[in-house]
Amino acid sequence: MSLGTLTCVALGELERAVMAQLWSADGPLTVRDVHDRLERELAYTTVMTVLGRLAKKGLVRQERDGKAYRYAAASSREQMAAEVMIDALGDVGEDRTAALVAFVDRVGPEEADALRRALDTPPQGMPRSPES
Amino acid sequence: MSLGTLTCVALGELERAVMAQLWSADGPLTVRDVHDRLERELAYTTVMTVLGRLAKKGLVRQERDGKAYRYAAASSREQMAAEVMIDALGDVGEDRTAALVAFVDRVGPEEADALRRALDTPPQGMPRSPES
DNA sequence: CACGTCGTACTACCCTTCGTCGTAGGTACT
DNA sequence: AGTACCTACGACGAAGGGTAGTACGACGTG
Repeated sequence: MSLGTLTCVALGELERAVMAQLWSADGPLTVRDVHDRLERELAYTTVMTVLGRLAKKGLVRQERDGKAYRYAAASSREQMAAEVMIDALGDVGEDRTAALVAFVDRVGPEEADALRRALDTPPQGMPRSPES
Repeated sequence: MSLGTLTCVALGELERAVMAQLWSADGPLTVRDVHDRLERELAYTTVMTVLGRLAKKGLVRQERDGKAYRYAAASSREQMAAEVMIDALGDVGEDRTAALVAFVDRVGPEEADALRRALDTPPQGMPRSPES
């Protein structure tokens, strides 16, 4: 639903920063982890609140770890970006072609290349084949 | 920064509805036009306020027409969608490839086709005036 | 000319979301 | 007991969006 669009994109500054930390981390982080990684001078509870809000929005998964929680992004940054793109495309309604033309028109050459490759590789299924 | 994303996507319900009317109209609309086309029971001034806010955000162009104003979307729905997609892609940072893969992975077959075609017809910069 | 009509400008109010904390109340180790 | 760390919950101010009222200027008509 396009509500997802808002829910996903309309994040505040701090929320984005937190997501960034979660994405750049190896594994799930505790509140303290996130708090420490953010360079800003924030109260511990501020970070907790934000993580809680992100969890409530479904952008972050909360898993118990002893007495504390650990938080991890619900989906990868790329996945989320793709979702936003899909939603934006969906909002157009009828003629997505024009939107796609405008899109590839603005995308850089590298991205255009990546797009071609992506379009060539058959249906989904993570590109596993190591041999060419 | 990609604040543009927010500015474009984080529109309210009514704001979207108004944009939809402007996009689906043949030419610039007056406040009354928009008000009448929206089926909702809204005060005239409500529509005016929203149009004003959209204008302030640069999403809508305001042009005088006698004593009244006429409003038109600043750019096409497709342009805007493309912009949102570009922004989303930009937010990914490093490896846009993965995001693009995820994107084409979810896009329907028709869109994939449209994408291929768009990628084939190259350069095609911004639509220029016939002369110049 | 006074009057109602239509349009704009400005202000206001309420509700949500987000940034930011404070406080209260657990659990655990020393 | 004291200290350290954690969570739950509530709060508050700023900003954005939905909604509208009021005030004021231009216009056509009796």
